[in-house]
Amino acid sequence: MTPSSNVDGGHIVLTSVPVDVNTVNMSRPYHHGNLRETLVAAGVALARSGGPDAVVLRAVSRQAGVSHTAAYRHFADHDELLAAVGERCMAELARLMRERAAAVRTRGAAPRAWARLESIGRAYVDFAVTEPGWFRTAFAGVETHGDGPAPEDNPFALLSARLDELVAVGALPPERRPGAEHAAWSMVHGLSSLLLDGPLRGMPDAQRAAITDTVLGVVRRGL
Amino acid sequence: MTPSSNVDGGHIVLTSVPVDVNTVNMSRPYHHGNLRETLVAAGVALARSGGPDAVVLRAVSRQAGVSHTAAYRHFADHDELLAAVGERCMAELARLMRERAAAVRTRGAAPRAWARLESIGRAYVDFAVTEPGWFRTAFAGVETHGDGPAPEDNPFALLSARLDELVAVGALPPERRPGAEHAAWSMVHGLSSLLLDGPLRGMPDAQRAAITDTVLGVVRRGL
DNA sequence: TGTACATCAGTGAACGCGCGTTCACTGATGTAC
DNA sequence: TGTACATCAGTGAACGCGCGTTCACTGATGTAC
Repeated sequence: MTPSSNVDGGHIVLTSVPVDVNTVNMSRPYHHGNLRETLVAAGVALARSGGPDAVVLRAVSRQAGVSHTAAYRHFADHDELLAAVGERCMAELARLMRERAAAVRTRGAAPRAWARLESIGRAYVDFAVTEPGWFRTAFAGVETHGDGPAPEDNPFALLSARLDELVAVGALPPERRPGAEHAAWSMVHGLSSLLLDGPLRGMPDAQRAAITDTVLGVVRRGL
Repeated sequence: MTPSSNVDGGHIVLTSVPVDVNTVNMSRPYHHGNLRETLVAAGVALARSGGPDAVVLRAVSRQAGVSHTAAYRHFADHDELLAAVGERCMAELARLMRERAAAVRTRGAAPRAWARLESIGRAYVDFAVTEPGWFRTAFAGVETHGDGPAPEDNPFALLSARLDELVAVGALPPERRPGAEHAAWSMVHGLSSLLLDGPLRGMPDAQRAAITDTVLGVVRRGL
């Protein structure tokens, strides 16, 4: 466990959106060609600063440079648009977690497995604090869709994989494995929520880092 | 630690609101006499089923049987009304926690201290699941007010008191005490959020109880 | 005990706003023959 | 290669809604003398 990885280390880039939102004023054909993607990207941009409440159908269409009724060619209603935006935000969170886990250089199978688990936990909290709009939007969707995201875009699946790794290298007794993902996720999610909307809101960086260390330590010891 | 306290054991009553909302159609004097309280109570009633979004200034006034502009005699704006309602919801959560802790009958100082900690954690999760509207409203307020709630209405203070008790009876090493309240609160708050808005939403009661047991066990072991 | 008057706590009309959604439409594209 | 036609993907006007807030007002209350 590194004593304190840089909290702002991984800058967050929206890699998964292929269409630039800034094409708004460019002359474009009547048939857009990729309007669904453009709308989702515009929604993600609005969600970044304003959270889920900013993902307003008319505002999104405006941002995309298109009449607001055009959105109905691609989404049944506002909820479906919001769900698509939320899914993208969730994927962005997963992306940061993967990136941080991949950057772990710790030597030795067991220490590395622990370091990876810690790195994705820290990534989770960092994402919530540095991108609160995206974080809130990721959990605001109605999510009645059956499939769910692909494993690599699913924070829960990433966490489960790390816990499986801990068991595989012998760092975690198998009898501790069941339910461990719920406990670990609850901890980082709860810490994130308290930092955003609870009594820990607006905490200075240093203090937040210290609390995060303590909390992650409790998880590790508890597993 | 009791193996599984009844999840629906403590029924939740809004004891702290003195004015009955159902006085709406009663003849009443022009000067209401207690309109602020009545408005907050109406807001709490609306929040119960609809969450913070249901605490709409006009709807609250309607529910209280008063013109919607009357609210401005008691609250500067909508945010202030919502904050007052949220504070009441938070106090209601605290009330359930106190009630459950008081009901613990475990013998022996250390086991009792642990049982009390567990009981308030379970109360927290139960409250979130059985009263999601209140739970969400409790954390929706803008909360720029300086004082904060009285200790007995403050879940965080109640939690800290339980941890202090653990140290006092020698059940928790003093060096584990700093930051413990953040970890414990993060855990139950995160579990609550995941059960409401996350991947654990709509889980059957039995499964939810099992997960709660596991999660509380991890906290206890981690401390 | 009565009266003038300031203050308090309500009322109701009005403002401006932005929203989600529907509708009939039109311009662009693709396909069959 | 050309043409008719179905389909797709946009447009713009309109609907109804409910919101937070302001304003001039009025009824009720309390207090000084």
